[in-house]
Amino acid sequence: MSLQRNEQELIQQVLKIFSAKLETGGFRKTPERFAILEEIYKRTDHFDAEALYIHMKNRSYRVSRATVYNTLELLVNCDLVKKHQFGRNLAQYEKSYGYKQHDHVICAHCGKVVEFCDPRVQQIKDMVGELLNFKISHHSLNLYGVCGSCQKEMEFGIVRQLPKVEVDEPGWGD
Amino acid sequence: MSLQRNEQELIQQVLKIFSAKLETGGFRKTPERFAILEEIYKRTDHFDAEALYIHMKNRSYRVSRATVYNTLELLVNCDLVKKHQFGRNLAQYEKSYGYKQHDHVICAHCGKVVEFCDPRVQQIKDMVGELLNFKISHHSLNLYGVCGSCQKEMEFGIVRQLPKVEVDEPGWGD
DNA sequence: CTTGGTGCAAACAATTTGCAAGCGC
DNA sequence: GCGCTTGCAAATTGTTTGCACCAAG
Repeated sequence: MSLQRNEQELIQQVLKIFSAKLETGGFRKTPERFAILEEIYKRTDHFDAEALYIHMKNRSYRVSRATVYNTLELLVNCDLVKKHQFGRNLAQYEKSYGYKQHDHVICAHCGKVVEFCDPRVQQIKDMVGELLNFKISHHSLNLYGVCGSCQKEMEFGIVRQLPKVEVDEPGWGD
Repeated sequence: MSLQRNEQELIQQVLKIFSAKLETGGFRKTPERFAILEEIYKRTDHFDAEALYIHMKNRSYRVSRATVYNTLELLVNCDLVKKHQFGRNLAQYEKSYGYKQHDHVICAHCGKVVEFCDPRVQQIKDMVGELLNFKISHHSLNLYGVCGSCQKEMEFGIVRQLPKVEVDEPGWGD
């Protein structure tokens, strides 16, 4: 597998893969779908459907929520995007192409998400699949706890009602 | 740790624990809270909030959804009930007292949930917590795949639109 | 030109909240 | 009796659906 030289190159590659998948699946290649995929791969890390919708709006794309959800589902099926449920009923997504498989640690205090990777997870999947006669296709492992800085905050008795919200900055880098 | 002799004994024990937790937490001991806890411990395995609400109604309890949700949250905080998100936006609950920690394999075809236990999960938690300086409090590990019988069904081309639904049987064991 | 895809708004489903009444402390 | 808890219904939130129009193949 060759490493990407830069972001643009990765995006081009992903667009091509998506295009091929749409073709073989008998789906149409609409500009909205490619635009959404491109914006996802320009972003970093985790976001939810609404944040992506707002992001597209900020970038002056004319898309609807329905299309965002529809496209996200297509991308998940193509393995170009991963979908997560970190507790609360809010699906979180992240680009996944070219990334090695990883799992997540979530801070229950500030909502921060950190990734980690442990080969034992694969071992568990293999063993349990064999043992229970399941054909395992994917998994989700989330560790919940309190991150270092929040541990300090809590020593001072600071209580946060809700996780810090990440807002989409309108108009960066245009 | 002593094993429970029977279900009734376990229920009494759990009610006592809940009572104590309510007291130390400064919460009131309402009959609704105890009734909900008792019904949860009479049930087996996984259920969602609505199913529990219907169950209470079937048993002629006069409870509201709000109270069910409220009590479930208390019980989760007391570690008497565990809350899960198996993909779809529907929280699933299960009693947890007296059970050893376990994780889940979910059949994507019929919705069946099977439990398993692997000591490596604890090792991963410990290691990742130390490495990333998180104080890990709990985790969720779900493996998704297709169970043995569904693998057979699929060979015959049977496609199930929705997982088999489990309905609450009204009036068993009264 | 056919029909799948779109934007929009309304519908839905799970959960939360506001409020008046009730009961535990 | 004070005020947390309740039942009920209405509100919220995240996601899906219905429909008329548009544009990809």
